[in-house]
Amino acid sequence: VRDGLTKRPTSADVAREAGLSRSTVSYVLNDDPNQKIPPATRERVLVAAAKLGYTPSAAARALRSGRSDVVLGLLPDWPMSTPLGSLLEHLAELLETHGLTLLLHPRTNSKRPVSALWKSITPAVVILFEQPDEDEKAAIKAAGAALAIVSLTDVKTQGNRYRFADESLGRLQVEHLAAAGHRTLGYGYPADERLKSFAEPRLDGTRMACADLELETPMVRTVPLDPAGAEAALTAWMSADPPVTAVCAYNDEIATAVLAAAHRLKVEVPTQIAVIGVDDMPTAQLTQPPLTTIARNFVAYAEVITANVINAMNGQAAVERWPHSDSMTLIIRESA
Amino acid sequence: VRDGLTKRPTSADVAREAGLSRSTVSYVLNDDPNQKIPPATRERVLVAAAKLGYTPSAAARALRSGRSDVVLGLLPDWPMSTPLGSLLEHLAELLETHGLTLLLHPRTNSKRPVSALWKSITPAVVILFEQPDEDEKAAIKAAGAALAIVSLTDVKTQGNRYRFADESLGRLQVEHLAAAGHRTLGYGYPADERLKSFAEPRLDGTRMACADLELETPMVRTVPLDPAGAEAALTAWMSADPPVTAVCAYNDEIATAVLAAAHRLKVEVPTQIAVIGVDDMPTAQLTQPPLTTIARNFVAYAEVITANVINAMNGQAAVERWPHSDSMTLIIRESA
DNA sequence: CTGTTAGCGCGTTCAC
DNA sequence: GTGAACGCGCTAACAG
Repeated sequence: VRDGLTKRPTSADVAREAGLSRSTVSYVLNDDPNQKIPPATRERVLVAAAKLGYTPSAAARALRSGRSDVVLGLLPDWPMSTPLGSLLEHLAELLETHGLTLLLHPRTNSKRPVSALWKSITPAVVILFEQPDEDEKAAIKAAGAALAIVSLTDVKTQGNRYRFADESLGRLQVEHLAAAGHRTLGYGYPADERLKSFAEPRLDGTRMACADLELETPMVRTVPLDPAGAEAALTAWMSADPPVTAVCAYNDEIATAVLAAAHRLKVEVPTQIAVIGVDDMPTAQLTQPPLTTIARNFVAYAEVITANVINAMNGQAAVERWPHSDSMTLIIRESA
Repeated sequence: VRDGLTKRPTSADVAREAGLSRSTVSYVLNDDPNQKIPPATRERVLVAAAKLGYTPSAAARALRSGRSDVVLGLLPDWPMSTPLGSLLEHLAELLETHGLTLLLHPRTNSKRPVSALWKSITPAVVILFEQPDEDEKAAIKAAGAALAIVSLTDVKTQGNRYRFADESLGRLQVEHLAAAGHRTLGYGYPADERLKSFAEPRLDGTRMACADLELETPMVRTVPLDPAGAEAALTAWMSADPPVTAVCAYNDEIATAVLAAAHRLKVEVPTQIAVIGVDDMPTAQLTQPPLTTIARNFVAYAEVITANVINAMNGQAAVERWPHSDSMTLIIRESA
């Protein structure tokens, strides 16, 4: 199977085959409205193109127009997850609606600068999911691409950037627990360094909600995803004065760790300690008791990113609105 | 912030700035070994390029060479997961070693043909993770890209394609359980249709291992990720004659569901029923008892895919060897 | 009206 | 060290 060696037909080949000029071929194939090509000629071109299996060269087209319809998404060093995958899928679909193609590049750990990428592709827009350093910014600008910085978290910087209020997640958690009568809260912080940029705004959200509701600020403990570490965190919460009665977990994994620790330490859930997570991951309903958690509507997220990409292409600033609690769903499960 | 409007410098700009010809600029920037450029001239070029922030245009380069260094990975409609993300990350890193750039396109559900992609990009190689239909194959060939079909599962077809033996996962599970004295096994099959192409070879692996060890073929039950459904599966296993004493789960999620069902039905693990999963997902050590599972070495997987991509580029057939049990690690956790 | 010629865009490379 | 041509598709200006 040696597909690599067959040379692909060019528009000149099609022209020759049809006995016409390259211009005519181009006009027909692009349905140029400024030209009137008689149906007979038109047909000749189409037949020839089909016969040769002609596909226009992306390289030549991009070279001529100076602009490709590629949106390049640079994936940061985040652990991949089902929700993130779902977001990217929706995003690809939405961008396609606008005639744009989403291509993702997994961030490698190599020290080679990202700019190596611009040698390979001329994207119309680059989506960065994190704050870039100045070098990176310069490289993108040099490549002529519009820059869209999409922060999925809530960094407090300004610019052509879009903010997703992870704070709202923390707020929702606190509001739910407070409504259930809890007054002393804990926060289960992830041990994975890479999650810091998500964890901070969520934690901030719980702090602000606590302030609004006149509760003590939550007692933060890092919860490793191993039994011993989680037990230590739980012990700290239970032995505080007054003891913590409910924990906002960074996500469902952390929440699962807290539940496991509770089980081993014979702490009753939710009577002695309540737990709420984020993500509604597949196994969330399989814990003892089933996990109360918050699911997000990633279609809404994708819509905002798309709007931002379009704006960036037109040299406009980032859009103002962003998904809030209205795109998040609290999922309350009955304790078994 | 209107970055989109600044026009990027070309090699002609650099030549003008340095007071030299475009040829010289090209020779210097590419370190052409067939040319002898005096250090002084060389320096002039480099300074000018740096001053203008010159980056060569990918489009022009691709147009000229007829080859881009992009490897396009078409992601099928799989649920994204941490292990899959890890594989893709390793793959990107390895391909970069060979001067290739991995770009991923999330498969959208739109009926628009994949060929729309060729308008945006001319990849050197396309990685398909599934068997393509004939139209798709033709489109890729027409675009001049080499075709590498990488099956992460174990479809029984021949061609320029690489097979990953998911069968080995099933085999390892059975061998472990048999070594622990189990004679009657069950298989926990996923409810998600998209996982079928992974589940089938794994199940086949357990069947073959059972045959080799002269055990009954495993009793297959679909295990939904909800408590009730999982309980039904477990009940079926327990009430079989003779009763199933150990379950090979498709992955750790399924295994977790079985454990949860066991807990609710007061079935003791692992004495009454043993469970083994696949993936070593983060929460695997948080179940009651901690999950025995199989972790995979995705670097080994990435290496094979890379070798295959290189081969496809050179018009050669797929490589023969593939990761087996030697790239899989059995993780046995003590029952609490 | 119909269809052609000519030249652009950008980096690479041969021949002088 | 340079001029010129090439690879491929698009399109303004022009000729039949």
